[in-house]
Amino acid sequence: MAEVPTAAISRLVTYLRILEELETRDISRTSSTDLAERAGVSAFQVRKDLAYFGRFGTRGMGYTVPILKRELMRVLGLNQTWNVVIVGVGRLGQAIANYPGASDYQFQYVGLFDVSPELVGRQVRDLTVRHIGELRDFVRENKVDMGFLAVPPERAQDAAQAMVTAGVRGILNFAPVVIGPRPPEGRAESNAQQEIGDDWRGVIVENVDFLAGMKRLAFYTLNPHLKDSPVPEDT
Amino acid sequence: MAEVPTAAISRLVTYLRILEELETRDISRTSSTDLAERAGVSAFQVRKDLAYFGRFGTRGMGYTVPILKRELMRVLGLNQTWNVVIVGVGRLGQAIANYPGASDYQFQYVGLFDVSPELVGRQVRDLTVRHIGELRDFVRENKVDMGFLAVPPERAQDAAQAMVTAGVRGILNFAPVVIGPRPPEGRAESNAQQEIGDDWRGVIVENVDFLAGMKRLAFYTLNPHLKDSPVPEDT
DNA sequence: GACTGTGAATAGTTTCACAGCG
DNA sequence: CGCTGTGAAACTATTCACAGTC
Repeated sequence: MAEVPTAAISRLVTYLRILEELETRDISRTSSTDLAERAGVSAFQVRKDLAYFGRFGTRGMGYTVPILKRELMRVLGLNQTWNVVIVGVGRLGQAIANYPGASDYQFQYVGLFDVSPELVGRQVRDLTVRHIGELRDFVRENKVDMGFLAVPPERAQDAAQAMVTAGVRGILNFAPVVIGPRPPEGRAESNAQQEIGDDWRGVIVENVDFLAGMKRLAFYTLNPHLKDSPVPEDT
Repeated sequence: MAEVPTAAISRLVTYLRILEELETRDISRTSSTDLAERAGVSAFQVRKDLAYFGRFGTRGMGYTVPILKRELMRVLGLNQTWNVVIVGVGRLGQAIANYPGASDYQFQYVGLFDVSPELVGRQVRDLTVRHIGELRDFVRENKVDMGFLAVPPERAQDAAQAMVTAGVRGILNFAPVVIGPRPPEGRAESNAQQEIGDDWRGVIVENVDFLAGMKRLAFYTLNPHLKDSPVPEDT
């Protein structure tokens, strides 16, 4: 079902970032070998990853930085505007809202939401924090494409459900829990709708879980032989 | 080289979190089917993942929550203390330092480092921010196990190199760049040591890259058919 | 001659079916 | 009888070797 490996998409994002860096340094040409070295992968991998989406290089010559950059931005959907809401405006949500780099790609924060009376009404960046009850109407009126979820874990599922019900199609989940369509859960037999979860159809969830990363790091620090180290075997 | 799939480790972390939740709800027994549903994976997968590390269940009965939880904590290395430094104490670094949940697993923040004169000397949580120049001695004197890297991208490689040189064995990298041993880079031919990168041998890097997550989300929102949706096909 | 693009081989991961055991 | 644990099958991803072309 995945004709393009999901790992390939992560690598494309890395290649794009490298191309941007090369561009700021006025380096206009590169090669699969050069990109591979900078990205910490093999040159085969770079060529294969690019080949899933087209032919961007010139045989014998390599790649032209601005052209490959433009093509990768197109492939990744980064040459269009994305309207984003952040749900959860605590310390983490504020750090996200203020993190530089998002606006480089036309990711525009159009709304911030929280439940806390201490936060609602406050100004964060150029936006006023709204109550999460306003989310539904806001999403519809403002053509919101994505939501970033930065609430405490115990509220994540409900907040995610609210986003999906409101019509958000993509969620970047920062909470250390699995969010998704929930089966009935209560002992009460689900004689009600079997279409629970139907509004999740087509919704994309990407997780950015710092606590999980910390635990994986603990494991691999104890078991380094189970992980490809960043020290490459060959080139 | 990886007899245990890396994805399996991520899933073990998820199972552990689910077991903790079950424990707080006083649910003392579970099964591969139950865990699978809560984690959003198949029951086969749960059993296979656990089987990499031992036999934790009882045939015909399922798993005892506290026992499986204890075993997973042991496997993941979460029943020992980890001394952690945070390098980079801007908004993101402070959000990390204050994020609840790390101390549940004996992750202890023992030092905070930055270069900014505005931050050095300031109090964050119960720690005083130190200058990064003190990192080397600090790591040696305080048996630091891991470093969390939350500096701006252009400083990440140097800061990571400083951590590794100081003796840090595991890095959780929040910066949106690839860090690792660097080949010479300058035009000047590398007649010098070929053992560049040798101090990276055995160092584990885990990345938590929010900007990359955002871009992957953009891609999959445009190409939902390339991603397994969170809506399960069957159970 | 150099470097890309790609079908074929290899390696790795997930799924499956069922044997094993309480 | 129910649910775990596991070898074998199916599938997916990566590596490789080389044909194609500038």
